[in-house]
Amino acid sequence: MEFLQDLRWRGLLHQVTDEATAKAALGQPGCGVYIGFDPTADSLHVGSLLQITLLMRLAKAGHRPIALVGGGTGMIGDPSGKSAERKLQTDDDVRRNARAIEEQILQVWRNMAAAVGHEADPEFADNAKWLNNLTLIDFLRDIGKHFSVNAMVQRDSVKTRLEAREQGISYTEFSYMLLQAYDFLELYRRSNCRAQFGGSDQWGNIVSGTDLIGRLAEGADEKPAFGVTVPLITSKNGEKFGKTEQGTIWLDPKRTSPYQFYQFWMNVDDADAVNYLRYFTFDSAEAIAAVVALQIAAPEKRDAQKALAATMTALVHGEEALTWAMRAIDFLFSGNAHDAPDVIFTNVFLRELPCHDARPDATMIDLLVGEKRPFQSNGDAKRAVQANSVSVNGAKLTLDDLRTTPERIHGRYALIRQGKKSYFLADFGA
RNA sequence: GGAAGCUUGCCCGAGUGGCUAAUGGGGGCAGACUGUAAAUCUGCUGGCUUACGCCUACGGUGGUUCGAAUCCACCAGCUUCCA
Repeated sequence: MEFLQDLRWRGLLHQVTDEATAKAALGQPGCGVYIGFDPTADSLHVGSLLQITLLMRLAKAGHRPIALVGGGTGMIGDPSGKSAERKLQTDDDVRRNARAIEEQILQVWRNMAAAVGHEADPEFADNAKWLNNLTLIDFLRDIGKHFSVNAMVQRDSVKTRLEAREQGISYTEFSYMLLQAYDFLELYRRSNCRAQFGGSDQWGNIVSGTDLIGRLAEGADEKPAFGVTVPLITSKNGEKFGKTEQGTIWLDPKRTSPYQFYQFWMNVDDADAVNYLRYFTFDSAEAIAAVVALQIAAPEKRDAQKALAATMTALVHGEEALTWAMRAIDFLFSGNAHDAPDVIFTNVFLRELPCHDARPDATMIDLLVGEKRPFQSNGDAKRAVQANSVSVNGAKLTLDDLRTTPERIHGRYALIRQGKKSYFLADFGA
């Protein structure tokens, strides 16, 4: 199927700067397209997954995906979609995050590539390379001259901040869109990159880029640059995608294990599951229609969620990780998980569940409160125990139990269950 | 530079000397019902305490008072108006 048509069918096409240009450029293979990633943390979360899959869609269609890591722009901070001025990160942090994110994108890419049968890696670029050595005077003369402040203040990212009652915008963040426009220009020149894709909040930045290229780049008359945005993904209830009760769902398996990752997708509601299949997977229209049919016939089987969870876990963490996650699920959701054999604890639970090292004399309350445990404070834990929602090793806990020392399964573990579907492991050591 | 107003718990927002850990809503968590859904209903939602109770909290610092989120002074931030 033609590329833009496929995006449209999936519900991923929000805006295109110039459809005719986009269609022509994407109509033949080899079109260079970039997407930017902010180094605001040392790991991406599911929110960025759409961007990575988008690059993969391009790659599969025979185009040249370029992942740009914002080692330079990260020093400034993108005001798009932000309601308040942000704190500047140190250059060390930005550098470290940029490297970590590059590596992570490559990692996820390779798992994804294996799953969809694609060979080549994407190209990488870091705008620190050309931004960090710019001098102010040159930049103002060469680039700044092409931007009208009158137009800039009309951009949503700036406008909302100017209108906001409590928040203004600093000159620093105000300048951001120039930098991103300049990135696009650099990539157009250096890497023969025709297009920038991004979330809908990037529209203003992208348009700034295509305009700048139109003015400055040689050859832009015959091969104009263009941009495409994808919609902001929200859940059925209008919540921002990727934010859960448990916290952020990271792509780094050390932060969010494949089991937890699988659970995240498993828990989305029916309507969202189908949408997410279109947004995030590479499944065909026919395959997805088949899943929808199953869902309508027997929603309680959660076939859509299962398909989504399995596909996403395989795409991001690989087939083998999915297998391990499934083994954990088989035990945890089929009754008596605490009766599982030693190998399951050691090989599955230990790596898939949030797990903390317990001291030999740890009491029940110690197992419940703290890092990688269900509760933040003793009061929280007690409230939950009184609500009868906590069990350890398969037995419901009462307030009287809190001071006691738990039994150890296989001489080493205690399995904590909070509510219906949250499991934690305490490891007393071998 | 001058004047007025605002600043409350995760968020919004009541409260204008004691009955206020602070009304209400949102969000979150749990329980019931279910399908590891949605909707609905119920309970909980600062910390320590199995309870009594104690501690910390209403932008910051001091002050008035037996007692302050509530009154006063100064400082900071924000909003609006004037120059």
